[in-house]
Amino acid sequence: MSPYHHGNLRTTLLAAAERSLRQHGADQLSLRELAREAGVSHAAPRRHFPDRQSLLDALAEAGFARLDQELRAALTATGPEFGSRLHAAAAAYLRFATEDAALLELMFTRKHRKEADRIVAAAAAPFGLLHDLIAQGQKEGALQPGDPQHVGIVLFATLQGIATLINGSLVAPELLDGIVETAVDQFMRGSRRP
Amino acid sequence: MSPYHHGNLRTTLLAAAERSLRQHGADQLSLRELAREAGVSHAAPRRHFPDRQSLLDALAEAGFARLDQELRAALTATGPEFGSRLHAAAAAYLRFATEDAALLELMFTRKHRKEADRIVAAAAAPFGLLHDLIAQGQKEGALQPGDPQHVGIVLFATLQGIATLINGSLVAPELLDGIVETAVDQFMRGSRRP
DNA sequence: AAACAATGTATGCGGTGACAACAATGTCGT
DNA sequence: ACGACATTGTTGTCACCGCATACATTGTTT
Repeated sequence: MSPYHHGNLRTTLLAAAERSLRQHGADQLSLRELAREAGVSHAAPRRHFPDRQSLLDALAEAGFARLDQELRAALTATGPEFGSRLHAAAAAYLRFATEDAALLELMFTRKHRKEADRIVAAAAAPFGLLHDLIAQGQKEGALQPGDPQHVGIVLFATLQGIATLINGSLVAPELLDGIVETAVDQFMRGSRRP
Repeated sequence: MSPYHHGNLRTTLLAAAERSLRQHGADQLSLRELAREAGVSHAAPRRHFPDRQSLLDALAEAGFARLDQELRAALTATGPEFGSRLHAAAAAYLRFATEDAALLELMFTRKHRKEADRIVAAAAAPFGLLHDLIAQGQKEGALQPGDPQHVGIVLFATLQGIATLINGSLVAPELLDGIVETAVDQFMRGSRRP
């Protein structure tokens, strides 16, 4: 017999929500539907997620954590050369972004008032990763020195923008690899030490 | 006496929707609320917009048209020098993007199945504008020659990504001007003819 | 064992999107 | 001038959802 308490309802709901998000998008995501899938009553999720938005916020927060994981995994599987590391990070970012388009949109869309701090904090992890990568490039002399803040933001923005254009069907997915290459090359040329 | 027919309900609804979008976001946009504001019954909008999504699609399409207008206006108010034209276009894009954050998100979010073609077609106008701008830069020798397709996409993506980061509160709005300058400078350095 | 928190259940309210049937208005060919 | 026809707006209805409230059950702490 299934116990009265679910045990780890929150985790189950988050996993089911992430799957539903990938399949049907954020608009179609329903707390009641998730409750039905988990085999609990439609009011059970209320303890973990007071309303729909808090579930979406939790998904966004977890999304940044997973993005950070995948970026780090891609970097540890790559050699020490700066150019290839940058390329690996960019490719990993866009793989994540195009496979979980709806999640990505959720991560970068405000609509957040209450949990905004937590999401921004979660975003700091992958952002800091790119920041460190740029610092490495500057240290090795591949990039011109200077405040890596603006440069890192521009790099991050370029990757995010490419993902948006692809996910929005404004550019054909077949062009993705070529565009990433162009972006990385152009970034390195534009930041190269004179 | 108010006439039975509203007269130009579609235009009225679109205008009210654009205002509501700016004030309360896309999620809060309600067909019934718009109908109430326009003084018509709750099902009247159905003739013009069969469902909620078609209204949002029409908003996105109109958004691209307005973006194109504002970009062209910014360019005609700028001298012939390539660098300043590029800077003006970037600034105009980000002004539009940050003032109408919710509209921008709508413009680049798929969720489109039926009206996707019209929206992509509407997006071609501002995109072609940047395309022409790059072609001008290549002709003048400021940029290295080559297929402006990838380069234009990367430029567009960078601007769009910066807007996403600002609108998502992931970077402080005060940094906007500096970031735009960094992005434009870096773009020109990265594309400069060797 | 008693007190308390955490979790799940049952019921109802208000709002929304979608739909069907009907009515008023404008258009156009004859 | 007139009547068929499409366009536009109205009324009424239905199902679904998110949310709030009140209550029951289980687990934990003291």
